[in-house]
Amino acid sequence: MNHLMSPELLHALPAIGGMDDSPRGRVLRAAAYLFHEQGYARTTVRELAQMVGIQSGSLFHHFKSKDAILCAVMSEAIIYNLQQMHQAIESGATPAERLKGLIRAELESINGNTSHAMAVLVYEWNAITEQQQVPLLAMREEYESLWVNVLDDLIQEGKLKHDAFIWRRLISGSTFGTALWYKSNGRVSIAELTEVSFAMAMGQ
Amino acid sequence: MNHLMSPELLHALPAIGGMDDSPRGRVLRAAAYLFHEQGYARTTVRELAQMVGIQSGSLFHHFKSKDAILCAVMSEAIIYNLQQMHQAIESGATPAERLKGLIRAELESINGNTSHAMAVLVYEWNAITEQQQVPLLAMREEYESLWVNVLDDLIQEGKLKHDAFIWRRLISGSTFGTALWYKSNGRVSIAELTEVSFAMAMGQ
Amino acid sequence: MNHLMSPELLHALPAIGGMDDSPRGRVLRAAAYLFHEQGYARTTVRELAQMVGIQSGSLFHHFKSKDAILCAVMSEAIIYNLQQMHQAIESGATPAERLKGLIRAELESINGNTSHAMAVLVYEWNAITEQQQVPLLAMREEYESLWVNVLDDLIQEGKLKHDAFIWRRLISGSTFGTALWYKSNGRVSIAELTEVSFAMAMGQ
Amino acid sequence: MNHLMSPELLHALPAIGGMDDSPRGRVLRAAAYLFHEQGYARTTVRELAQMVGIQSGSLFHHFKSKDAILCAVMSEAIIYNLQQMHQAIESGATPAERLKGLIRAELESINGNTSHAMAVLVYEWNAITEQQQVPLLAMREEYESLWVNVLDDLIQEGKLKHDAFIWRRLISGSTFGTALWYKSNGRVSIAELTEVSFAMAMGQ
DNA sequence: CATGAATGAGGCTTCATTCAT
DNA sequence: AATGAATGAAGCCTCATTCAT
Repeated sequence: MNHLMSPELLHALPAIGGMDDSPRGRVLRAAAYLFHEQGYARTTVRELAQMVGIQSGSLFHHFKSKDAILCAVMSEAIIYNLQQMHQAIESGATPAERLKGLIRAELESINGNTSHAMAVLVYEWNAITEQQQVPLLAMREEYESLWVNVLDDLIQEGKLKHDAFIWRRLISGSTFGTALWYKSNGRVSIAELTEVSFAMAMGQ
Repeated sequence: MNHLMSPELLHALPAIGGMDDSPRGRVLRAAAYLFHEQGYARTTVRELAQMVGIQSGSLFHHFKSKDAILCAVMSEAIIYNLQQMHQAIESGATPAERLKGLIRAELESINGNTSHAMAVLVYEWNAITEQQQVPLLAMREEYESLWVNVLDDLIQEGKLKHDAFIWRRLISGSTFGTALWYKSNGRVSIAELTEVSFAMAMGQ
Repeated sequence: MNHLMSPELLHALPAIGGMDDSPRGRVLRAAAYLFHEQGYARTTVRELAQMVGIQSGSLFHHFKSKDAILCAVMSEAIIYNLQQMHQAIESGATPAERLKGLIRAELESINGNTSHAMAVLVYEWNAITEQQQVPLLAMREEYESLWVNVLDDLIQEGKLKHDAFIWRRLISGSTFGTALWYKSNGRVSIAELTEVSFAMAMGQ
Repeated sequence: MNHLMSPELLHALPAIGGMDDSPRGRVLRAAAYLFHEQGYARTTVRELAQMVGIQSGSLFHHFKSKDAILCAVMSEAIIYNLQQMHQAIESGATPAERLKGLIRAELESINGNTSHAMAVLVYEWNAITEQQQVPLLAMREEYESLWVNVLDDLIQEGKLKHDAFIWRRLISGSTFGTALWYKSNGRVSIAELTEVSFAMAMGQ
């Protein structure tokens, strides 16, 4: 699997949020990619360092441990996408528009620039300790409350008949599930996917 | 995390399919549980052996390697649940009934007796080599074709307007996603969940 | 320093107390020798394993960590020598005889079969945590109380004029100090050394 | 153990001999303290630099290596204390007075301002190479000859009956041993300790 | 079949030292 | 002189797997 670790590949990875072109940012980009592609446990710090183009010992100038790198990847993912969700809500005039905006934003976060980091957030959640989960859980709650607020609005408008919590969980599942099959260069665009997903959510 | 590994806990785990009370079956039951709870890479063969109540060296009389145990868990999961899907289809008179049957069966496979093995199948898919994936992929294709056939029937009846492939993927995502939040002893029953999920699938 | 680590050398090391010819005992013998000769921090587990004639990983079947090996060496040293002190006291009819017996026993423990382990006990005391020191300190207190009791008897007999605590500390220092210069194959025997040391202690 | 490394603590450390307030001197003061408190091997150059108030890389503008710092600490200790011994001898009119002067001076060197450096000299002797020991050994021989000369004088006066070499080693042991138990702010003063130690040496 | 001691490759991490700025 | 990021060798330890009993 040496092909996964060339420093060249690193430049093709998106540099969003704190994953800029600083040494720390480069480590996080490579980590998000490798932890997603190979899994956290199966990725060695040497592979990670090789992809960044430094020696393995140098990683520990930027992060205290391999664990800390995983936490930072997750943190960057959730911070960045929380911003995206806020923007999505602000740009929608009606609850229905806001819901569609959230769906599109979440689909983009999962299949777009932050796909690796988001996958790591979901798949490697149990690789971090409960203590490390605390700050992330706080942000996740804020993230989820955005959704539930919009769904509650729709229910009051009579456009949704089901329990907001269950409904959100089912939508969430179908959206996050796209990570397992959606190809960004395939025949379906994010825009189309958003339409279908929105239709399913609204019962159309 | 020693509480995860007591031999007593093993007896509480469901013995379905090939996970019977033979030595091999006990290993698979324990493996499904531990690989789900801790992850495959973070579970040691010693922990596994301890839960089964044998020494770690003895595991290798029943399985060639730790890898082989993981493959067997996945195989049992998919074989067993393929049978469940066939039964679900046979017991439905109309396409809509058959869809609801599939949804219920899949929700049960994910949250019921086979929950651990199913989670392992999804989460640890990349832990096995492509060669090891081949036989499982064949069964998965059969599994998926059952769904697409039913959805195609519904489309021909005019009851569904969207692409069967995408539709199935979105339903699949919301169903598998329940593994992350559904509590079998919570306030929502599988039956109710089936209703909501079916409603969402049918656009109601 | 490869000459320090041949398995042959191991057989020449004394096998007292728990340092018998079991795998565990061989590790302790080699550890006492190397930790004394090179220092604990400068001795690698590979060197230790090489001297025992096993692989470095195998060490950890017998001891949880390098730390634990150090603690075990210290523990063996103190347990064994506590026994020796008890014997020395029992075989003396008068306080003066008992004092001489203690001095001889301590000189032998420091320069005889347990010399390496005793040196480790003194030199590497700060390499173990305070928690690890607790059980050893308890034994050390018993050890020291044997001395103080005898000195108190001598003071009551009028044969000693000074504070028992300070006196014991000074004797102790001169005795333990022999580790730095006494050669067991030199011109002075332990018996002679005992006489001189006893003379100094009694002010003769 | 961060409390061991504050730059404030450095100012409380005695500045004797070459350990003045130059950059080099500050490093040596901190090194003597940390090497004694934690051991040479367990003290990192980062800790040392932190206590001095500089960056670790800057240490190497003043010393070629960590080794060189250790050697310099030892050298300062022995040079300074050799002077003290010469002074002690000069201020004694009789051999007995000179012996008492030596004992007092040595007790002060071990428990007074040079305590850290002296402890390092004893405890870390084996951490330096034989080549590095050479210049120190030369000074040590001079140091010891001062003692033996005085003891020889006492023997000729008939005030001492034992072998000067052994006698010196035993006294030396009891004196150096005070490092392990003597508290400079405890109930015993150096003056009193000198009396007891002198009494023991003279057989009184 | 079961045991459990032993293996040995490989993982994460530390740390003295260097060097461009 | 000072900095501090980077190095890279080396350290401790883990763990799937083997095999003599």
